Amino acid sequence: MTLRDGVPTEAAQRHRELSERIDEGNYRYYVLDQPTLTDAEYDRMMRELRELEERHPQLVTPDSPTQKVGSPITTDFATVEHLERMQSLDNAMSEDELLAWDERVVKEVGEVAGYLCELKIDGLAIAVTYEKGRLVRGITRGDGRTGEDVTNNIRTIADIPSRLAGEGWPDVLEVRGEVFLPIEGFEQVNAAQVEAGKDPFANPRNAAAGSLRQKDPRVTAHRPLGMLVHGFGAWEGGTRPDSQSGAYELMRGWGLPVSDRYEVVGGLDAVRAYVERYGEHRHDPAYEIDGVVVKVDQFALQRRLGSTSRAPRWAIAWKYPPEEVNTKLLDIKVGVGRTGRVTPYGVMAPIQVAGSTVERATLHNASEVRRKGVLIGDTVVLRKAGDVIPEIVAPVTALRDGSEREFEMPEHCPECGTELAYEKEGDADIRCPNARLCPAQLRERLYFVASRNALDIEALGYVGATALTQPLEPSDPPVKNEGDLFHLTVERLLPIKSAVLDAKTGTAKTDPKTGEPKIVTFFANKEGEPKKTVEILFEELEKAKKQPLWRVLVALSIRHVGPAAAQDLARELRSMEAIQSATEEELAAVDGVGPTIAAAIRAWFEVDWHREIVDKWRDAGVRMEDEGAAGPRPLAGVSVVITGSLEGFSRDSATAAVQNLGGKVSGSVSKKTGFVVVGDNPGSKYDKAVKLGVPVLGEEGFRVLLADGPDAAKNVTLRADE
DNA sequence: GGGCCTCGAGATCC
DNA sequence: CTCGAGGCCC
Repeated sequence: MTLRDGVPTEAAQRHRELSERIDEGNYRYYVLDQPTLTDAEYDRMMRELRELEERHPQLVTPDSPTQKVGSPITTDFATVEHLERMQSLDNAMSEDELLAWDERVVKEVGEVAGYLCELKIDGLAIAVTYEKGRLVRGITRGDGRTGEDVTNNIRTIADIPSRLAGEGWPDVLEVRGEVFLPIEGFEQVNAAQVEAGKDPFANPRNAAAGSLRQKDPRVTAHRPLGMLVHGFGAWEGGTRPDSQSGAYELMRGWGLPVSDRYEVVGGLDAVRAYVERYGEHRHDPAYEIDGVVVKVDQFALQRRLGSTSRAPRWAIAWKYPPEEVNTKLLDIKVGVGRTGRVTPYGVMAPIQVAGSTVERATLHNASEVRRKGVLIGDTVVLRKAGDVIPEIVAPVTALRDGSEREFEMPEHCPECGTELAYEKEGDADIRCPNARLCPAQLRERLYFVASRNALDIEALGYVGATALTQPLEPSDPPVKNEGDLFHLTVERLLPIKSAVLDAKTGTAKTDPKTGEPKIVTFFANKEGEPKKTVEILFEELEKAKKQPLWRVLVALSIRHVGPAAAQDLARELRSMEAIQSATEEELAAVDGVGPTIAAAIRAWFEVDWHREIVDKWRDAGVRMEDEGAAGPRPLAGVSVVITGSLEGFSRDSATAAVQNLGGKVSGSVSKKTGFVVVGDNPGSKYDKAVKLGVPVLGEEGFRVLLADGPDAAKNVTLRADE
């Protein structure tokens, strides 16, 4: 008898088998309302499982069915990492932009034989992972790197098989697709909502999003959600197809839902025809679409085109022109952002457009207001750009009656009264220069520190940031700037009183009876004890201290330093210390960092109270260097150009590999280039390397470069005649 | 920017 | 049960 942890393997195997069948039975019973086991069968299996566990207590794990009987199946929304990054798509809003995309593609890889056109469904992107053909996880898109685990809700979607059919599927397959509610299903669900005395949903997309975020999968199961595949992430094992359409057909064969409306066409004209056809027949599909996605079909070409920090270069989303409506511009107000920028925004009579009610829209800056020529009191044309962000297009001048008035940019900060100023001649944005003390900037910066793009501190939102930086009581705020965030104590939090803010407008609410402003103790309950949020806040702060350096950098609100630049800086310089002490030239030498960013960083560190923020965070234990900060950098000062497609690397992973060793990846070959790495289908860069006498590496040589450094790599270069 | 869900806290009902 | 706050989707 074979033993594992003292348990016979047959027993362990039987235990696994029973657990699986019981879990499946529970799921069908509780969630799908379609029991497949009789009560007797269920009881018998449960009894056998208990007996097994009595004999072998090692088998009792928290996820054993014996441990969770009676507890309903729920979705826990845990944050999990995607196997591969989920990128978004660049948009083309006009013929010109579509043409420009095509030209760039052709310039990089030559004429493209196949463009895959598909409908862009207005739903939510998800990643569904199959291991050995079994559905193991469903994750929302999230920020592209991590998303929320919605597996139990995904399992209720009829289109999504729990096991792959056929054979030949990879060991691990991460299917990407769009979850949506078909129009008919939407109407059905809304009828049911109204029947049940609940408000109907505003539009199918939001209804689908809400359905996926149900804690109880039984609710999700009653929403007729659909799904259509639009790609894949991880693909481990099995035979990899060589094109997008090839992948689709394989996946279709495995029982995955693939649209039959996609087409591979031969050139830009045919792409235009596809776009036009569905523009005219937009309502033919059973679901809402907001555009067309065009992809370079061949994977070899996709790899050569690579991606920018946010989107692949081998795909583009054509967006159909947005719906436009008229409404009244009631007022133009201004807000102050985290960098002091003063932004005018329009307040309009609420109006339905593209599935939601709109009453506010940013106007960006004073010259934008002038350029559009809108007056307060105008009837304006409104649309949602990309069907998301409301945009005032233009005034309807014919409807003016003379009562309209021009908007005037305030001369003083609406929150701190400081005189506003342009930083440089010709700036579009006017700013409040009082960065250190302006309450609006403090609040906005603190809110930003906690945001998903920066340190991602859950439990600290807009209202919390307001309460910490400008409480009604005490007069001495616990957070005078973001430096204080990690030195908070419960004692400082308890006395805080803050106004209740309207979620929509951010203005203080008043008690409808007395007319007095509503005031609450934000962190203490009635008894004066800490609310649950306090505990969560401190846990989140501890987590935030462990965030990677680039997130800390982003959180500092240095002008021009967003996630992309911060990651470049962190990768190359690896510690706050190094970034702080680098000269402007050294900063500008970082791949992805130009003179503007370099100057902004230097200027930021010149300011005493800025450096104090960093010091305070460091004292509190916030991470100030990335792992491997002291690691070897054998490629420091070496610039590498990668061309053609490599077998074992994606464009991104090859780039990351070079950068992690301190090297620089550049797009064009020059005399200063250290190495040119060529894969299959190398372009003109290979010829240029030969002409300039730059060492050329094949994939094997590239591996030598990464493993053994530049000197070793020089011995394995390809000769020009190879 | 707006719509949705969840959760905690407090009010309200019985 | 209702409301406020936060998070997440596009």
